[in-house]
Amino acid sequence: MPELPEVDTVVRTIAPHIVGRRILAADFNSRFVTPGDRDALAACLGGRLMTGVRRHGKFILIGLAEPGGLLTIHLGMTGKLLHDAERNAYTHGYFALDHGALVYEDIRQFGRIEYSDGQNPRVALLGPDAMAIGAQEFASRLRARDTKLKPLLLNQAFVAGLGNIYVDEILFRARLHPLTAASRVTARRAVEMHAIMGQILLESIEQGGSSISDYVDGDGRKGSFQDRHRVYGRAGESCYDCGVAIERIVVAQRGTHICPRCQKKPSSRRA
DNA sequence: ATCTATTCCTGGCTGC
DNA sequence: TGCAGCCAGGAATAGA
Repeated sequence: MPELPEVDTVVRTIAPHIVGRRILAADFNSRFVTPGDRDALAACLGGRLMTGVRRHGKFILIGLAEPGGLLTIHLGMTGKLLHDAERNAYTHGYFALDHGALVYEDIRQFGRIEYSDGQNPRVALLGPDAMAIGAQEFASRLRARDTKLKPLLLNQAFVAGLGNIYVDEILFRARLHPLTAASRVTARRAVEMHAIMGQILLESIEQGGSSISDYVDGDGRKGSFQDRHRVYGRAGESCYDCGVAIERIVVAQRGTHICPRCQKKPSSRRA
């Protein structure tokens, strides 16, 4: 599942192959594009220059020129953005460039390709990027919310970029249970959580992300951070810190991995 | 404001 | 071995 480190890796690996290149022609599977007219979109993209590529949260933003515009790509669960890949049964977007091609593949088809003249409206709704938010801002925003840590950290309007894997890993290393009320986290612990979040994301970026199901970067290469997961996908295995079996519970309809000893369930508040 | 359930989709797994 | 049935899960959506 592409989350912030995986999307960051994709952006870095495709950038040298697309920035400064021109789109000669494009074609899409209509269910992937917004606005929904794939032929109109393809026609409007033809001939345009790609001036840059960056990331906000899990969204990939490709700047266009002549005329200006923005191509926004979200990889969903199984999306891949590759340069110079052959078409296959899962190819849903294809950009022929003046040198090579940019290819979008997606098995489960939860991804999206969007075009806007100005800012993308979905991106406008995102919170600060998880790699850019400051400690104090993170702590104050967190403590102001009346919800549990797991759904809050997954909420892209709160902080953009975290998904199920990294939320579980952050909460484990912060020794916080996913059902802990955000408002009951002390300022000091919230600042600690912010530092842990940055460390984990950076470490994963350095490892090329986590390849759990079929994630690969723009070169088609897998990441290796999955080998460093301490709780995600380790249900039944021993906690590296205390030896107790990692548990899988469900929080906010999400599979959630915890060490029941290292992450104590918050005591229910009594009147 | 927050929570829950539902929808999208398909490879991979379980169980018979 | 084969096949039906279930599941994961990012994000939007509706309804409570």
